[in-house]
Amino acid sequence: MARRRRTIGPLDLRAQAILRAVIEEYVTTATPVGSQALVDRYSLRVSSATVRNVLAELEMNGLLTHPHTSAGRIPTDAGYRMYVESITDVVPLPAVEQLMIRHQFGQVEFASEHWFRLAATTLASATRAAGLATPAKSRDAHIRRIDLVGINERMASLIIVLREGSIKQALMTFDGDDAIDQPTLNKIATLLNERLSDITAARGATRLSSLREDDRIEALARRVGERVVKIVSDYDAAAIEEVFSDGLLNVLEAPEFAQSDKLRRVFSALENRAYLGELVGSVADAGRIQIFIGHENSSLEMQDVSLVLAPYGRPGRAIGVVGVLGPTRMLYSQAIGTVRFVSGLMNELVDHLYA
Amino acid sequence: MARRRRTIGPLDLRAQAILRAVIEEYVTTATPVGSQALVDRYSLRVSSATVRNVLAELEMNGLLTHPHTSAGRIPTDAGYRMYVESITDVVPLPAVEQLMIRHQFGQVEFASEHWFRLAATTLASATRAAGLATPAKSRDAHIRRIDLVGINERMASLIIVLREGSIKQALMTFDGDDAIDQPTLNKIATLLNERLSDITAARGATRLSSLREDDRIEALARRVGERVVKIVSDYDAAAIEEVFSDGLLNVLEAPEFAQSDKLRRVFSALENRAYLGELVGSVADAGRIQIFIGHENSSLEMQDVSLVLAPYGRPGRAIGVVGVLGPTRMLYSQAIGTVRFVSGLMNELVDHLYA
DNA sequence: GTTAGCACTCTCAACCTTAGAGTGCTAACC
DNA sequence: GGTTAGCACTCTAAGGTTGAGAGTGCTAAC
Repeated sequence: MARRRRTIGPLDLRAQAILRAVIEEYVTTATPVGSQALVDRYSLRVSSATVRNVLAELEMNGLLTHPHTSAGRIPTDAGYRMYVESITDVVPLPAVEQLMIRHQFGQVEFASEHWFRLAATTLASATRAAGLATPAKSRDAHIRRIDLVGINERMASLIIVLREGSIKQALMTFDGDDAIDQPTLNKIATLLNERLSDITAARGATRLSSLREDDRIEALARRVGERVVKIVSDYDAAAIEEVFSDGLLNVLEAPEFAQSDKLRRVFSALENRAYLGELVGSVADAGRIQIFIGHENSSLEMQDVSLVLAPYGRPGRAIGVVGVLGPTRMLYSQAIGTVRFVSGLMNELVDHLYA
Repeated sequence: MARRRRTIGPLDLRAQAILRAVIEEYVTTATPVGSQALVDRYSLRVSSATVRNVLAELEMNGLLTHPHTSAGRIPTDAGYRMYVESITDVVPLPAVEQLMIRHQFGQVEFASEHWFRLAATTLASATRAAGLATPAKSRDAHIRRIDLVGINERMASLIIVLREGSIKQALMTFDGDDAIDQPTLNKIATLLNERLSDITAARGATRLSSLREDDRIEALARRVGERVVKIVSDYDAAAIEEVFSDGLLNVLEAPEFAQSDKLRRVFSALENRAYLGELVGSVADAGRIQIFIGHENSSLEMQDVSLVLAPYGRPGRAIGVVGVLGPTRMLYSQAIGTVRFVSGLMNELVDHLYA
């Protein structure tokens, strides 16, 4: 079978160049690439027959396939993988685009809440794929401040500010015989802030034990404190809170999703928050840009799409993820460059907060 | 042309019954309905020929159409409209489902933040269409409490609690020569709470003028206060903050969206937050359940779908909207029943807050 | 007013057919 | 040895044809 093939190992330079050419051609045209088209459009300095031999070789190595006998070649996921690995010189985002993006971030309300959404939107429009982003989240959240705002005699809004800047909110009800008023709530909040400020949920739990049960305020503070600890540790336990996405239509418009069943599959992939959360978590752990191509995804609906994800934030403190999701036929080099840039920008912003 | 037609005005009972039958048959089968099928499946006590005459009459009135000569009838948007208007006895949600939904609402963390999301999810699974919901939002928000939490010497997190319970957050930077610490921030917050508590943004603006510029704390408070007023009035100005949706896949799975271009159109309809926000606003104004069928929507992408929307909340205070979005071929009576129930449930929950 | 009967129309799926694209192989060439 | 021209071969995609089936509208009889 292994006709004329030299080695099974690393490809020679010409084969690599042809693989690149096939991928770059296919990425832009979305149609199988024939030997003649390669010779015409890329200065390969050999004839189409030679190219055909190389293509056959690449196919035998599992880097390309045939949709059918008389069609051109299309890259396999393994082909894309090899291509991506070979990109040593990532194309940085053009300076003009860099400026535009910086400008957009300057426009937005200076609140970390908005940044990650903007990151997703920006990535979507810059790469013409779907942009993804999660808010920065710390592994062991520190409670920064606790606040109680009365609603009526039986209810209050409990507000917890975490060190990383995010806010948790819950409703507390005070049933039974003790109606509460704002002064009482203030006393409770003061007690709790003394005990829980700038510590983690785990340590907070032990600190609450010093509150006496026979004093009304302290007993109430204990109840509220326990709720606080529960909310914060629940938040800690959640791997990723929320994956915000934008520009899904960009992906759905790709011609490979012309059949509606494929389209639906991609759509459910985009909706598959559980798997996305999982990936995002693993990227946060890895601490560097990661690429998941087609079948490399364990999730079934994801097998037609690729993801380029990068973490941002401060390792010890709070980490989030930004990235793009597109068809496997994706402009990887551009996507990588853009994701790199945006994650770098987000790093700057977070650094600013912790400066 | 007007062969055999008795009146152009209201339909006689038989015609109404046949219109109902066509709609109910078409809603379940999604295929054009022929005269024979109607006779077979509905006890019409007349022959298919008679039914054909009535169908022709209904078509002349613009309530039904023909996809082509030899196909059965399908309802027009006007047909659906007449059908919907004729539903006087809305099917209430079955008691079992009512219980299940109440149970779900009991399970969720007691925070208004979660309710509207749950409402959308619940509506989606109960109607097998897309569920929509917005958080309750007041027209002229009252500031309830202002809080400043220091991040570093130059930055603080500004937290505004509104009377309706929602929270706005922003980052404040203190540039120039004045570094700030938490005691300073507390003083500023106290000053602002004295002046801005329980009033609207508009009135808040005037209250700030009494702050002196020559006192450092008061000058800072003024800056922060102005920011507060801006944030709250921006929030006021926004018609609807956020439309949460769930179960979009339910809609995309409908057979009428088998062609991928239609599917895409529906998808962009679902993403068309601007138009959704507009509708939601008009429902909030109308104060009662409203139905938008196909072409009744001015938005182009929406012409294949229908919406059933109902407001919830307290007219003077805070209003939100819940509802469903599905294909025009939708189980209207069931949808109306379910939306009614859920909006009623949300009313109960909001009432509880203001009790 | 209702109905049986029937000619008519249109779609949908299945089946051909053909043009074109691109291959793999062979034999000649450098 | 690698490279190339040439050519038979294969497969798809698009267009055209056909026949079955569904459902209609009309007419004439009840």
